[in-house]
Amino acid sequence: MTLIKPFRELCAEHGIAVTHQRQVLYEVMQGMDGHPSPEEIYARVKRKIPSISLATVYKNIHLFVESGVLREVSLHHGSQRLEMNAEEHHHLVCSKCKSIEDIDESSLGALPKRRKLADGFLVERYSVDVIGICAKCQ
Amino acid sequence: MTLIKPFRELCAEHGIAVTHQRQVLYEVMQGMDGHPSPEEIYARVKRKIPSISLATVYKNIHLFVESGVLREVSLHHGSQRLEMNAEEHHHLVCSKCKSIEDIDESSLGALPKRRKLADGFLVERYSVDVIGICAKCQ
DNA sequence: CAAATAAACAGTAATTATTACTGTTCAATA
DNA sequence: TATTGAACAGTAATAATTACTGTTTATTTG
Repeated sequence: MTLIKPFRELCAEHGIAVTHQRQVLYEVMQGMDGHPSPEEIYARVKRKIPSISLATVYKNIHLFVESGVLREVSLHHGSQRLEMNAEEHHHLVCSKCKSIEDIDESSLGALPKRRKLADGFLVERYSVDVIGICAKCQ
Repeated sequence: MTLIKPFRELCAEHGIAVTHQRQVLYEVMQGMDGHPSPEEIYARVKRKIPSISLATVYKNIHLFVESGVLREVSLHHGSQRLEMNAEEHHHLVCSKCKSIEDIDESSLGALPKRRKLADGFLVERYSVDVIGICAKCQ
């Protein structure tokens, strides 16, 4: 039996107001697994609240992410960025301003050895995002 | 003095044809640092080849990435994805089909200790993409 | 309790990023 | 030199997201 914290409580903790749309949105999302897109979430929520607007879904997903109620798969979504640093390296990513700074592989420390991680998945390389707050944003 | 491998040679290695546009595009990109977007690259290339089309820039960036001439910052660009797995985990990302599978933190192995990584960057967490080829794509 | 106020909402327009399409040019080869 | 396919420029179309506008809702205050 999973202990599900009441939504109202979750909102209080993260300092956001409770609305009907947000509650349903949150519950529907909890019922999905994997890594759904806003459109996919919208399609599901629409079954419960047919009048809901796509814009509301976007706005509230954004609000949930901002307030820390849930996470996005990657901070790098949006437009494509090309990597001009040919050295093996990783990234410091600011969760506020989304800025990206390179850190070279060695300065990160030893990464786990590449081994069998999943059935048949052929590992090429690791890409590590160190997520946090950059100097400017603090 | 950096040894720059001639572009023709690079193309031969990666099995793509040499054209004037590609050569200039590549050289301009080498002269940029950080993590430029296609639009930013386009703006620069336009100074050398004013008649170049944005579509050509996109197509050739895509070709470079596909053929391994250069890399993109993240395989997760595009539409936003939400994380429904509340456990601490990381991702197996297929470089062909871009599919994402979760692996929990423990199965990855010990990550380096969080320590001072850069001036004033406050580390919150690590997000690791294990990049490779999934079973289906092999 | 009623009026005022602000936040949230639905619906839609606009913007941004990217891809698709079409006719033309180019480059290698027969 | 004629042929042929890939690459190109220019533009239309699509996808993802955000902005905008008028309405509804919830809360606070007189």
